[in-house]
Amino acid sequence: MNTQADPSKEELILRAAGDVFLEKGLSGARMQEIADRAGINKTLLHYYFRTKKNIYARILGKVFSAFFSQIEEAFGDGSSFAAVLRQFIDRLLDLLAANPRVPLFLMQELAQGGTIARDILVKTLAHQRMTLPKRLVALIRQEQQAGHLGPVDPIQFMITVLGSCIYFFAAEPIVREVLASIQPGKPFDREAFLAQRRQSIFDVLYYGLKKREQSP
Amino acid sequence: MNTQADPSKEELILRAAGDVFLEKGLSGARMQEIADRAGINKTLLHYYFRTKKNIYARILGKVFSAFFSQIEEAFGDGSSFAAVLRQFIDRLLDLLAANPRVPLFLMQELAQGGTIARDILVKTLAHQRMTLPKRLVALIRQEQQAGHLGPVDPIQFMITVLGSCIYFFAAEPIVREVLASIQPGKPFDREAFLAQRRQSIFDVLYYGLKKREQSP
DNA sequence: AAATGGTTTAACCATATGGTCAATTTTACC
DNA sequence: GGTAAAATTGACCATATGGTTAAACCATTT
Repeated sequence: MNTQADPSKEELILRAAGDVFLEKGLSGARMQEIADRAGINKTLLHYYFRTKKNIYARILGKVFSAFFSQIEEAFGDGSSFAAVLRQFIDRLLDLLAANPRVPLFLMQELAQGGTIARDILVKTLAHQRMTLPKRLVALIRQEQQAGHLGPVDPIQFMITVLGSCIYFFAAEPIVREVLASIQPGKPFDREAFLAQRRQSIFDVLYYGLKKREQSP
Repeated sequence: MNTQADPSKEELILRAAGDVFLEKGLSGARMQEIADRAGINKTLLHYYFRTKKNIYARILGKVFSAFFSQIEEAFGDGSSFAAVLRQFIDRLLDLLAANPRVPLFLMQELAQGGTIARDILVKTLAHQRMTLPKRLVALIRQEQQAGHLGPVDPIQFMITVLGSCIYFFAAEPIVREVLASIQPGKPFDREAFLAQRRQSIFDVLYYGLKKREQSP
């Protein structure tokens, strides 16, 4: 009957493959597991995509473009720099909370040095024309010239923002374990922690960038 | 003759295995490649360590304890908080520059959720008693009570420091590609970039933590 | 030099895994 | 209903891979 437009097999495969590749990486993923999770026969994977690497490349492409375009959208239209920064941090953290495995997956893939990932990254960057970093850098430069912000290099600042937001999600198990060893017995409240993290990142980075006087 | 104390086969294996596992992860590494890089027969791997997982666990243990103990040492004895923070950032960046693949390796392993890594992490933390985080947190609290630092949560601040330092190394290929797309044609000078990074992190984070007045 | 015990190797094994094939089922169209 | 094309499947294949075995090698002791 199919009144409710259930997803095509191709779509089922891509979803399952996304899950498995995100969890285990290219070499750790098994075609059989993808097939099982998609609820189909393994041969269908090859029927639709020929090879494992093809599926992987598709996933990589989807993840890349989805993630980057969502980051683009995270660049709000607030008036003040403070508002833009806050919105950017908030939306980036939301995006990360919804896709906690993505950063590690992308980093790991790129570090492996495979050409697949690099090609896709280059294509994605070319396609999206990276308006976000340029706009952010431009905005910071502008505020600096207006005398509102200190002389910190905008690109370095951007990397610090990204690192501050992303690190927790990439290293969550380590962070948790270390926290537990610092505060034994205290359970980890992820929601509260992320809310606090949000505020803390903004506080430190905003005031770190604001204009000041002396330097030790 | 062997006058010059060349490394034992076991040592050769561990070195080669370290390289291969750091590059490719557990599932991506091949026993044959480890043997080849060590310049020995594959059977010797099993003779000394029985299984692949055993070798992997040894590497994981070495990397963990070496890395954590070196981070401990990075906690200098400077007088002012500014000096301690600067020294910590400097030494952490040095350590990362010397072992750029370690963070991603550890993160990836922990995220995979294997018990090997978690066990070793717990043991390492218990063994080293994590003096560093505790000391750093204590120092920040102390300075806050003395009225020198703002009310930012010390643990959150610590994560921000780590993220700011580590992110670049974990995501270097992405960062480079994005930079190239922002500044086409300009070659990437890694040395200069890292020197600038060092200064920028300190500037932003130190002034971000310092006491201030208003809050938007 | 024979014996002993640790080390090293080539050949081999069992299984896992990506991928193919032929046959069957389903769908679309007449 | 019949037919052709697309979709789907179970059986199968070739290779890669972690691991084992038995024999050879080598150093040390007696």
